[in-house]
Amino acid sequence: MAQAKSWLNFNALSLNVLLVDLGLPDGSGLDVIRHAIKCNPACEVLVISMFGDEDNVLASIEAGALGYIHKDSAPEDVAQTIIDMRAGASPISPMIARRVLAKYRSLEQKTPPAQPQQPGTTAARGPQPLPAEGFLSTREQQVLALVARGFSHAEIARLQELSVHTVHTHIKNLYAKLSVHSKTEAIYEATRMGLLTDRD
Amino acid sequence: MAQAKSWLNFNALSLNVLLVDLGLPDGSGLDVIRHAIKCNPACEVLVISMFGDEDNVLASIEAGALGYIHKDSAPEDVAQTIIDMRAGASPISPMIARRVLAKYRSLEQKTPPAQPQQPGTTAARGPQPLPAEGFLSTREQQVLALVARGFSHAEIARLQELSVHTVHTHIKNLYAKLSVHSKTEAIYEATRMGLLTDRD
DNA sequence: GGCCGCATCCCTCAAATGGGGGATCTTTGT
DNA sequence: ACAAAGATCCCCCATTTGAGGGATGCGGCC
Repeated sequence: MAQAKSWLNFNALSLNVLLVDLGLPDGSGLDVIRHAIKCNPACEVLVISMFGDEDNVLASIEAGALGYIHKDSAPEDVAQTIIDMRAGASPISPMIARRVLAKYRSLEQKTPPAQPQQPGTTAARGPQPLPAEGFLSTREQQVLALVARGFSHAEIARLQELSVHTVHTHIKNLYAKLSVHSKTEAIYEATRMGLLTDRD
Repeated sequence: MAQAKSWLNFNALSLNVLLVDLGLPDGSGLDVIRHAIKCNPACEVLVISMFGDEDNVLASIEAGALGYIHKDSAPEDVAQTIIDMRAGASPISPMIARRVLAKYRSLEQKTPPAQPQQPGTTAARGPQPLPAEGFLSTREQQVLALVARGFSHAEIARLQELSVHTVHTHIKNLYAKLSVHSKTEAIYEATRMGLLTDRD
């Protein structure tokens, strides 16, 4: 993967998963990662590292990798790790995790303290009768939050330990309160009305 | 957040390790964590969580916890985890790790990047016509914006003067690029990836 | 003691959506 | 000129939603 030519025409293949071996110490592996992510931000990058190579692993993660696995892992372990990653995980060792965490926190501090919206007066909203608190019941708020995260009825039911029917009912009630007729509309309205706070 | 009384006089004990059970859903566990860290920033906090409680775990980590372990782990596992933590690890599951990573990256973007390394092969890629924006075609971006506003396939078709089939196709392609399987997931992912700008 | 909102569960039916395909036509870059 | 990528349209079929119902138990409130 040395020569930087047609080199890697990621544009053409729309990568979903990329396995990168950090073998070369010249940092070209990092470039591969950055390039892949630039072409497809949804691409999930897994790094293969050697032992004691924590700095490079960290650099890879900063470059966009989701996780890594040790170079002499069994092939089936590699396979399983990729599967896990596609399922939403980040295969990172606790040691690395701590370093990422440390970095994350230093960034967090430098970031302007995210104005957590003063309750009460949300600026000029004219004659709009601010829905206050009891507008949505707690259950409804929970369900709404999950809807906004893209979960299906069934998934929400599982997460909240409810019946799908109950979830359905809550969502229907939600629609009535928001005056909408679909999940996507509900997300839009709820966002507009400030009912969805974080959305990390 | 409620009664901040003598409540927990951490100052007196100079904690090294804190085990917090996130049992109460009122967020008081988070306060304990924050308080402990304020009293002793070197204090290492391990959270005990219930299943499917990822949001709270994430919140704990943001509050300063280093890691967590599941509520019904064997006592010896808890012990070992604490030992690992003291040795410099962060006991975090891959799923949580990924979310931390996601957050970390969103912060990273908002922070005026100090443009770290660059030398090597990266620069030597002259006529690259694909400036990462080619990730989504213009049509796809338009459709995505409308999807996020809650319009149905048919409505989008009307607004863009397209056939419903075409809209369907664009949305399918969108899903592929975002690696999702529904409108709501797409909205969530797109928001997370910063592909949805305004959202007024 | 009633009334009402909340939460919970259930059913049916029709429409919307998602996932496979395939098929032109243009534009663009090599 | 040719290949690749985008935009456009189409079909079929399974699953998910949305929109109607209906029902029970609980906890406030008047």
